[in-house]
Amino acid sequence: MTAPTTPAPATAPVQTDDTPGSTATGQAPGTVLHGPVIAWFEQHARDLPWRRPEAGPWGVMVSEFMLQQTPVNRVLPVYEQWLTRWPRPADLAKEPPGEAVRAWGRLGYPRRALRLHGAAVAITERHGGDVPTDHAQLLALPGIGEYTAAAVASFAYGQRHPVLDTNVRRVLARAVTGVQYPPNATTAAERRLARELLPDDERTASRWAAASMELGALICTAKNENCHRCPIATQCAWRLAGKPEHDGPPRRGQTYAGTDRQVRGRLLAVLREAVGPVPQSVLDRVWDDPVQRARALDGLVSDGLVEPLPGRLYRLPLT
DNA sequence: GACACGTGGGA
DNA sequence: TTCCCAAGTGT
Repeated sequence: MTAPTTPAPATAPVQTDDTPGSTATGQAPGTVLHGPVIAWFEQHARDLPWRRPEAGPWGVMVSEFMLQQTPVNRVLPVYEQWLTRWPRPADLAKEPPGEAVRAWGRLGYPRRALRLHGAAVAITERHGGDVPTDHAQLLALPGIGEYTAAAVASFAYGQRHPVLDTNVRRVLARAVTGVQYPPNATTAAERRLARELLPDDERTASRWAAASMELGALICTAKNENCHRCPIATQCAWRLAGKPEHDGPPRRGQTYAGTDRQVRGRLLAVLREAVGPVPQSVLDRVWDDPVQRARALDGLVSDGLVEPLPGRLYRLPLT
């Protein structure tokens, strides 16, 4: 395991004259959070494969793609299969994109598989087969946005970046801002806060990123938060305020049943299991409405997830 | 900024 | 059973 670096004890006095929601003016609002959270992380962090040294930058990157909107437990087995089969970006880049989609299995959002394959190709062609270390170069890769670029740079290379995922956003919303949930979409205020809270030291910053994320994943969860096990419960603005109920606009709920997404999922499931090209007549059985069915299939084709062949045949893309 | 985009487990 | 949600990105 990694050596438990003793975090510098936060001896700074408690914030005084700031209203719970106001952190704009403070010098280092929440510096006092780093120590306890990192110490808690050293003690309670899960032993996940992509956190082991042998995972390397490619392992970190693969895990970040898979973890986008997908729970850890479901990612675990697929991650192991991928890294065994494609231990380096160049190994994946050699494969047809459809193989990535097939190996993605039931993780969901299969476009991520396509983009990860595209990223592997780009890394092989433009970066000599090594996951780039530069944030801007990471951001330029398909499927990598602000979060993933920061996460890879921080977790794989120990760099100092604000890593603002849904877990960290929730932790900051509660501990610092004093509200139950962050806004639906990430705001400039949240980015500013995350940057202000970033420890100066690179090593501590990357540790803080992982630790605050883990706290949100294990303790400060969306439902049933476990304040009694939280290392910063005594400083949490939301808890100190009496844990007021979320008021703002309703939290976005995603519908699924009956949508094109569900149809796409069924179509792709058939194609993943198939060895060779699949006749349209077989695909037709997955959904009754022919209009929606055709629209979904067209969408998959235009997304590059499905390749149409002459004679009303379909398969996962070879190119 | 709002939407589309998969899937399955837990409460 | 229904609802909520899980390390986001691209358009």
